[in-house]
Amino acid sequence: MAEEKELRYDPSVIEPKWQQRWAADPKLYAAEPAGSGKPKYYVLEMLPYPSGQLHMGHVRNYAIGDALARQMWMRGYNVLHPMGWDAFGLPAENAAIKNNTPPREWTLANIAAMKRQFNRLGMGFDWATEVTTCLPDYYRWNQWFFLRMYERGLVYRKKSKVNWCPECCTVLANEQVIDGRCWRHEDTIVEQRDLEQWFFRITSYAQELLDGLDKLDGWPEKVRTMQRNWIGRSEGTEVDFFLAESAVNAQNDDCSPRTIPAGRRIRVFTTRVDTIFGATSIQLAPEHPLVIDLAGKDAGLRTQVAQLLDEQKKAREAGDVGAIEKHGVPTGHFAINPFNGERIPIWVANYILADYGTGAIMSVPGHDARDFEFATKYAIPIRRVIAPATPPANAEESELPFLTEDGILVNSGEFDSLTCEAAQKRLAQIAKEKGFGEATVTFRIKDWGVSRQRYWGTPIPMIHCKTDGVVPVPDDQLPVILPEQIEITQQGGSPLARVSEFVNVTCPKCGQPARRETDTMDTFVDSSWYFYRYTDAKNSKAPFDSATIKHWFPIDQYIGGVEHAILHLIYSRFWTRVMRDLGLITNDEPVTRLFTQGMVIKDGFKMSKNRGNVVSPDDMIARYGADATRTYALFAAPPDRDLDWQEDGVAGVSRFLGRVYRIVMKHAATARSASGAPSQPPAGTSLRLLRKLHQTIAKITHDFEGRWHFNTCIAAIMELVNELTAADAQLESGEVPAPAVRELLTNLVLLLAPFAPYLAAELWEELGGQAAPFRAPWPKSDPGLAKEDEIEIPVQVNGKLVNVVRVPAGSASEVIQAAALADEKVKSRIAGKTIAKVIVVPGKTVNLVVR
RNA sequence: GCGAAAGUGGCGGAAUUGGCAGACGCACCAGACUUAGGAUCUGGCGGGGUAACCCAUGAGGGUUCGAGUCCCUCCUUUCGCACCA
Repeated sequence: MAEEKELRYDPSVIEPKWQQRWAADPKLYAAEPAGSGKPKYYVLEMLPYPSGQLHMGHVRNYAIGDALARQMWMRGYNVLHPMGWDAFGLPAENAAIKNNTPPREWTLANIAAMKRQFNRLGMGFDWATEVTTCLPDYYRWNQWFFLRMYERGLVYRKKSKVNWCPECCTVLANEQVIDGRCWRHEDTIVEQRDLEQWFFRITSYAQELLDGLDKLDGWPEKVRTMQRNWIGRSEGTEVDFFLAESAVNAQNDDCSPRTIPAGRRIRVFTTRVDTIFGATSIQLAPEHPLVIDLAGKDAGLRTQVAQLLDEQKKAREAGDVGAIEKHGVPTGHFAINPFNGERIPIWVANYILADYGTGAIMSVPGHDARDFEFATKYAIPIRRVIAPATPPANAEESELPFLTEDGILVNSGEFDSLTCEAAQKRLAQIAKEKGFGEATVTFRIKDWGVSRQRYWGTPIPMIHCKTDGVVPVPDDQLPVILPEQIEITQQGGSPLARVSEFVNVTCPKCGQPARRETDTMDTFVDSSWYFYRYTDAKNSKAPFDSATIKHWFPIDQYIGGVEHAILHLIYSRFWTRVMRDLGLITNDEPVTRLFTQGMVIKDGFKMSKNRGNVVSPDDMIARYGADATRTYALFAAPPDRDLDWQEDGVAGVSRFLGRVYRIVMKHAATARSASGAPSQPPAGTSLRLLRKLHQTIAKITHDFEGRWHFNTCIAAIMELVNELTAADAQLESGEVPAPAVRELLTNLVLLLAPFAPYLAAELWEELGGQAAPFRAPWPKSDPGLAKEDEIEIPVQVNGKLVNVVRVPAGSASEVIQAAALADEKVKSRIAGKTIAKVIVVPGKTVNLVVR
């Protein structure tokens, strides 16, 4: 009885013991240098924001990466598996305001707490390469890159309309605005403000970022589609319509008629220049610069335009631009179609966006659904200029409203009978020759606004001088250190602007007093290149060593949530290309394979504090241990699907680990006593168990490497353990010889090692194993042993299952057929009927077709 | 509206190329052991039927000797895009 008690699986004893031993061995999870001869494998999970608490989504993310890293070590790879902290950002500032704690202190304390959690979970990270983005030894390189990009014209400063989150009290990049709301505050509507801001010229790489997606076949199609949509390439033509001379509605301040000079132009962007003969109006965005001129002193028109703008803004804020009811007002002015000299009215409309294309369109109601809706509403003429290439049998179908498909030009003067494609080329060419337009490519993606009016971020290394304008901080003055003892409030712009020691500098050019830039960089700058720094985290001379990068990059496997599909993941791809063009690296893409894991759900909803359905990892570890918590996170669902957290399931996994513990502990002495190979080929129970073992190894190896179905891997280990448990008496009695026991138990432990490293380490030691189990070679399945000598073949009659017959493995069709026909149940089923056809699929099935 | 993914017991999920639907786990039921415990072990567990059998993978069609798997139509859920000219 006392002995039975000792066999109780107690993770609260085992896990801290190994955690201590591993902590004393800093080389345990370290990558080997480049020349080790092993193939390299860089596995990376997205680094966490140091909020102070890991949540279950983290546990899942890192359990996946850690299982992969351990298995790759076992398969003989030189694995780089680092971790760091995305440590700049607003929560630290908000906490500072709330608790009067300096952001740095708050952040570093959180990092320490989360590092403890990581270590308690037994995550195999190489902490020697840890990266903390809020420390000067990291962010100085953000500044260094900023300066290099400035030198190349990839950084510029511009006053423009920018997104402002009133909750964050700072500007946001377009990528950080989702359906008109802040990415961090989904209830907060983002405002537009006119501000002077720093931008990264990501649009210079728009085409390359788009083209690169085609080659990223290791990325989920979903993410690639999202990035394609975001980049939003559109091929078309820009055409100038000439303003017709007109005094209508235009008055000067003294109420005298105001004449807009003929010859001024309105440039429109269209993807369907072939329909230009069907243009019956020009539509301007309410914010189009020409609108003010056209309105002149016409107060009524100005009010109406203001209203249109307001409608557009409201629709944007509602995140529902598609549903806006189209409104417009005629300006009373006219434009001349450069191709046919036709005079068409100029309108202002609420559905035209100022920030796409040229902010002006030619409206072709005959061949565009939106234009048709608008023209119908305001009785603007609708004209057909494209006819179907093959006229429909039913004439009705060729009637308006409109044909948006390609066809043949009609009512288009000299261009009649051209195909749409040919007409587009021809018209663009003519426009170019005559100087009133050209073929262009438009992108939806905008330059990346990186200025943030907040404190806890990388200072932008620029100085404003009255004489010399904007002057970069010289390299030898880097890093520009973020001052620490400062007062933080959310009001009144950048907190740094109130720190006179920081602001007041001398101009590096003229030596006169100057003002330092007080905005900080977007935190997405930090995460755009952090994974390069891991390879050389202590380098104080450069951001990294280029030769080392060449060895480790691109990242073989990146794992994280899909929520970064267009934020972090597009910025990183941009940054990689910038570094390549700076001559620092040679790879075009940072990541070969991307995996986006599903969310962790509880009671049908994503875990969230608001909903009160959060499960704390610490709690789970305290109750069931880290191994059970991690293993459950991998067992409950395939990693790409959402995971429904059920605590009873964790208890079930914990019971399973207990069974593993007991069966191995009970027979460990027998296994240790084994010397050499078994004297005879296995038979009876030994054969059955060894066969199951080698089948299990084959299955797990396949599911792990090919499909990442960790749930079926773990289920297979459970099956093996169930068989071992059922054969407990035979193991005990010596019916299964010691070498077989050793083979069974050591391999079981090795198979378990990627999922439950603590238990594996404990049992490995008990079995007399050297080093750590996750540094031992991954088990190899012996196909001879795995092979069954008899298999079951289902027999169907007319497609219905009747019985199962046993035949020797590899039996020929005739043998299988004979066995099927000899079966009593089958016989009785086909009695009195004629066999019309027999289908035998060797190794699979027999189907008898009878009448 | 367009595009993608998904829909299997009471629950999470298996089913590798079209070949025994429900592996594995949870929950539940029965039993064993017992110094009573959130322990361990054994058996049962899709529905109907005493049984032989019959029915069953969102619904309906189809292809096939054979369909959860392939094709068509529809329904539901999730995600992405959506006046982008």
